[in-house]
Amino acid sequence: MFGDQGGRNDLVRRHNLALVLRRVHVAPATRSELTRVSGLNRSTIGALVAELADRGLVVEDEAAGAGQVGRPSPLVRPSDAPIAVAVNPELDAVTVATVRLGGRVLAKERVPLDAPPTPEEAVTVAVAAARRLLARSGGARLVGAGVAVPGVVRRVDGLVRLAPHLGWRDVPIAAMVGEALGVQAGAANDAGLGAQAEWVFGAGRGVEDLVYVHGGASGVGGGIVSGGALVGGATGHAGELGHVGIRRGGRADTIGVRGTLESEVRRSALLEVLGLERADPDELESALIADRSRPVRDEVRRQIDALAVALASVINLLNPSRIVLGGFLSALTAATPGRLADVVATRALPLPDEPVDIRRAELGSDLLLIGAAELPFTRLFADPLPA
Amino acid sequence: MFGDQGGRNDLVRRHNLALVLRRVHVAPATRSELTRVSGLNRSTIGALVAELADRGLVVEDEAAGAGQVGRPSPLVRPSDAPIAVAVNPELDAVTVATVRLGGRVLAKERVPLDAPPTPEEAVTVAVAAARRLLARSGGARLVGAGVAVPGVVRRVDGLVRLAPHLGWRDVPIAAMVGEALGVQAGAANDAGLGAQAEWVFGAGRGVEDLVYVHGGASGVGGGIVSGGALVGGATGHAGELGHVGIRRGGRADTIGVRGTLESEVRRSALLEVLGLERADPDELESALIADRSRPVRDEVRRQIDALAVALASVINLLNPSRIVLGGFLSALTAATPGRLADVVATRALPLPDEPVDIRRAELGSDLLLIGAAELPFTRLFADPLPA
DNA sequence: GCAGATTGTTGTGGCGTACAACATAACCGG
DNA sequence: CCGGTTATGTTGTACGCCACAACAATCTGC
Repeated sequence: MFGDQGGRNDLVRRHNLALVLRRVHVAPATRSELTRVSGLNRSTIGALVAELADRGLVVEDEAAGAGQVGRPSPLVRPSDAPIAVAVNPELDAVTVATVRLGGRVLAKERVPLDAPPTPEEAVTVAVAAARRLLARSGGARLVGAGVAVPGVVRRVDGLVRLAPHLGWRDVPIAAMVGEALGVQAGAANDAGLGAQAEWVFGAGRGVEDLVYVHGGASGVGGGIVSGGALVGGATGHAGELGHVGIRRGGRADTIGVRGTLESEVRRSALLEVLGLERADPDELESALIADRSRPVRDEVRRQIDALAVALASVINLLNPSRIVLGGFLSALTAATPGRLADVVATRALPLPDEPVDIRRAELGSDLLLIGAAELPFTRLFADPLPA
Repeated sequence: MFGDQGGRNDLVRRHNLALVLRRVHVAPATRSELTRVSGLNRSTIGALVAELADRGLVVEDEAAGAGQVGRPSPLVRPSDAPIAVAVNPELDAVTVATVRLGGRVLAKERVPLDAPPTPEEAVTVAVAAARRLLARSGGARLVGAGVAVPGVVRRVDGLVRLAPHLGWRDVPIAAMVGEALGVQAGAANDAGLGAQAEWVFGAGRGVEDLVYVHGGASGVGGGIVSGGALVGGATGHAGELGHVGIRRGGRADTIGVRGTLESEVRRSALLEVLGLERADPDELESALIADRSRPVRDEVRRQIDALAVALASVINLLNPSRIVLGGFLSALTAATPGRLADVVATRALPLPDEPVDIRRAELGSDLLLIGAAELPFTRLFADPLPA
């Protein structure tokens, strides 16, 4: 918590405030629950909640005690006032949303584009949309912004190192958005933020060691949570699961490397054998389940086996307790249930008592926006009472 | 630091004591240096050091100030009194050492064996050797024991899940050693402990995101440090780099999986092409450099390329700032300098400004013993003043 | 030997949590 | 409907820990 800095007394206060606020952010809790999980004294929790309520970060519902003996404990929920702007630039659109604490998307706007946006265009479009959304949210307090970028992003300062599909290179997108909106902004890889969202609110809730793998139209990415913290790496772009090697030779992937997960497991290859032009996630899944022809089954098997090889490497390397599959990977595995786990089992360390729990993602299309909003919220938790 | 527990005021004390003790453990430092790096007040550092000295954990040398203006600051060094027992059972021997704070090996004893030891034999031999070593170290205070096991170990309780070469399965080795010696004991995978040793005292000093890869006679293992903490995984056996997949088909490795790093990169294959029966690390390295015949060069190239594919996967996954190669991997890369980095570069994300620093390990044959001793020492740091 | 600089030492004050005693508000059984 | 039981919020005091300021100690450089 204190890093390698010496701890002062007031840091304890900050830490405990953050603890309470983060816990309430994940799910509302009664004061007595907060007392239990924190191990702090009732009176301390009372003071902490009072201070957070004072700053408009949490509210207390008198409602609560259902059938419990004893004095009922008020339910502490995140306030509706603090609000974050989430931005997700893509090839054909820029999506913007306002998100409240608790990962609640308040309003969302998708602005279609004819061509991939330049950084300046993306910022202009995003800021205009954000202002429209904010105008409709009376009484909200903007605490920051977060950008989910399909590319490699340096987390410390939100610099887009490389976004091949957008054609961006070394773009300080966080600084640009932050300046335009007049707030602090952060940016990170989209799949990494998806990992964070699934970890906090989705299929990875409560898990300390998690790997999230996202299959998108343009490639495969992911995020790693280890020991209850998102793994950033030296410069913040850990989690590029798409470029894990699984074979010699083979196709080249989006960065020109042969035989990687992303070169073998491709949404477009699935659409091709299915004879589809385009499909949303649900359509793709039903099509894969409905079409039992030989070419489709062969392609699905090939892709599942390739995914299994990569996941086995990741499991042996990181020993996660859960793996969450998002994007089209979810549909892919639904088409042939069980096969993925079976192939993984033949390649992972043979410890049958401790199998990895492989699950489908739970959050839907708001995934990236919720994840992007976590960037400013995380900063808020680090220092809940600025000034 | 406080996990998800609420922080109390006295935990600040524990944290700061641990901070000072750990810093001094890594390298002696003057009080003023401690003040600077911790950000704490001079008076606070004074109190902390005094308390640690009181408990016999550190000593203050009056010597210090060379050529500095101002009052000289006493040098704080780890005391010689606290001592840890390190145990490393192998196929043909059990090695035991007494280790002092600062990673200083005080005495070492290698007991050769005719056959791989059963757990009971290993404990008997280790404890007898430990008692001999301790008898020679007057005035020392035994603070705990650590066991480095060539196999998969659950870190929380030091249970050996699987050690194929020793033929062990589900052996509570830490509990056995701890009971026999009458102290707390821990156990972990040998390569993981090697990683920790290199991180604290060797080629990974000061780095926050590190991957250590160890090539041993019986396979390839490793350890991961992310964000300044050793990555344990859900059950503590993360870091099995040997079983990262790199190709289809191929040989089976020690756990029967085909096409993994460990199935391609093998010490025995190098010895074979060199026509050697056995060789210590230095001999192997000189032989590889001296023998420029076609079969040797081809085998070295094959192995380096295989290693590069695995490392590229790891780099894309974890974005470390440094990779440390130990065991015979160090000799392997010395034979053809540059090639490893070149092949890695073709397969890793193209971010030329932030290349990974690939280095050879610095610690020699004491590596595993120093790492094993870190297990009890780490526990000591977590609570420097028990009772 | 003196000025300047740096660091150890000591005493006071502020901050944050624990603890205990008391107050409050539900459920429960008659 | 009412007192007993139970769990929780509230309040005032105590304790631990660190920051700060003033003073003491010890080195360098001239």
